[in-house]
Amino acid sequence: MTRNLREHILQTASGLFYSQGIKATGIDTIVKASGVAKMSLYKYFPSKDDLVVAHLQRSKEVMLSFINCGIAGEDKTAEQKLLAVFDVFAEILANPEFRGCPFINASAEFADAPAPVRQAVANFSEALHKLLADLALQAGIADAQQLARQLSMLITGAVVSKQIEKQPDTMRTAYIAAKILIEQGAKTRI
Amino acid sequence: MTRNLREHILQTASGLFYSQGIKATGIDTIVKASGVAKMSLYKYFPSKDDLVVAHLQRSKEVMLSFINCGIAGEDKTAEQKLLAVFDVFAEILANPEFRGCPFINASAEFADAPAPVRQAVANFSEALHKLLADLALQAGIADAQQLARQLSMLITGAVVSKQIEKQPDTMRTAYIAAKILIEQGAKTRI
DNA sequence: AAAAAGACAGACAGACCTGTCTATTTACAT
DNA sequence: ATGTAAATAGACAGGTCTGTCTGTCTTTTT
Repeated sequence: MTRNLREHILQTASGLFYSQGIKATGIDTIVKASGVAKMSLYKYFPSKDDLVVAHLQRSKEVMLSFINCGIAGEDKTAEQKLLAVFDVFAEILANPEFRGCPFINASAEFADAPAPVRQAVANFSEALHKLLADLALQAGIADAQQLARQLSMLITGAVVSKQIEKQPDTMRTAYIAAKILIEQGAKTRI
Repeated sequence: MTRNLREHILQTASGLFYSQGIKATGIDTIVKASGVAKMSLYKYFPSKDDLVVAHLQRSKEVMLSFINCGIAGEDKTAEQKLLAVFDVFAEILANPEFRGCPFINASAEFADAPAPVRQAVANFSEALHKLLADLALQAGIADAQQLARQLSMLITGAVVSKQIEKQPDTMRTAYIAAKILIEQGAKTRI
């Protein structure tokens, strides 16, 4: 039961943090929503910051496994997988519960963030970059790092744009741009 | 004196909101930093939300005039002006006091934002898009709207990436990608 | 110079938030 | 069955925040 309880608290908190914002979600709200005693929460997460870090860690894992799942397939070329990443994000953005990127939001909420929070935020960014860079490398693109940075900027920009405006085809625009950048990069193969 | 006082309060608040975050900046902090009486602040800005909206409005004007200033020049072609926008942002990102985009940050801080705040955030985004779309149109690019959306995503992505990671040449990467997208767009002239 | 308006200084109410503490109940293991 | 560990319920302290209120001082106007 102990593992379940921790997981249950984290799951509840994660949902609230994402949908309402971290600072806007009080401990009491999490306690009430999860139907757990406050002391239990503080047993597994000694402070709210610990809970926030765990939430970001969890979000990172969820996101990465979601992406990896979406680009899987032996029949896909590396270039197709790069584009498939954009399809995954298109799906995420289409979800009516989409409320922006949890990492970007956290980064903005914690201007003078405690180090662990900032670190957790940077982690996902790096992981996504590495994933893209590996694919670009597999595609034989000469400056794989550069292309990966460009694509990750496009994704970031699309996610934020979608959050601010309401435009429905945001990710489609990013997809088209990505295709152009990938093709251009592919001209300078190793 | 009355206009000056209002302006002085707004200027102080704007600086604090940007550097420390909006929710993290209390009214008392603004009062102390501006050396003004609390009652004076509440006279000109009946609530903190009013002050936040004024701050975003002000930031929008500052940013737009900064951009317009950076791309001015009779000798520049429309395409050069598009790229000059990226140079302006490179300058902004190079500033050691850079702390992300005030609008994106506000959007993330106010998950369930009051309508006026969300509106003020969307305003800048639209203004930037319009500026880019007009330049793309002047450059004779067929799908000017599409290119403008792509470029504004790149800018947004670069700004956020810079905020999260510490990479020094973020805007350079965006610039190169922009060049490719503009050239590609220019192939399908009207 | 006197009167009126504007600005300052800071106390205060009411709400909310984090984190702690105690007392009670539930679940389990021996 | 009984003792131990875990979970619950909720009061509480200490702090912070917004927004209000009251007096005092300064400036301007007449």
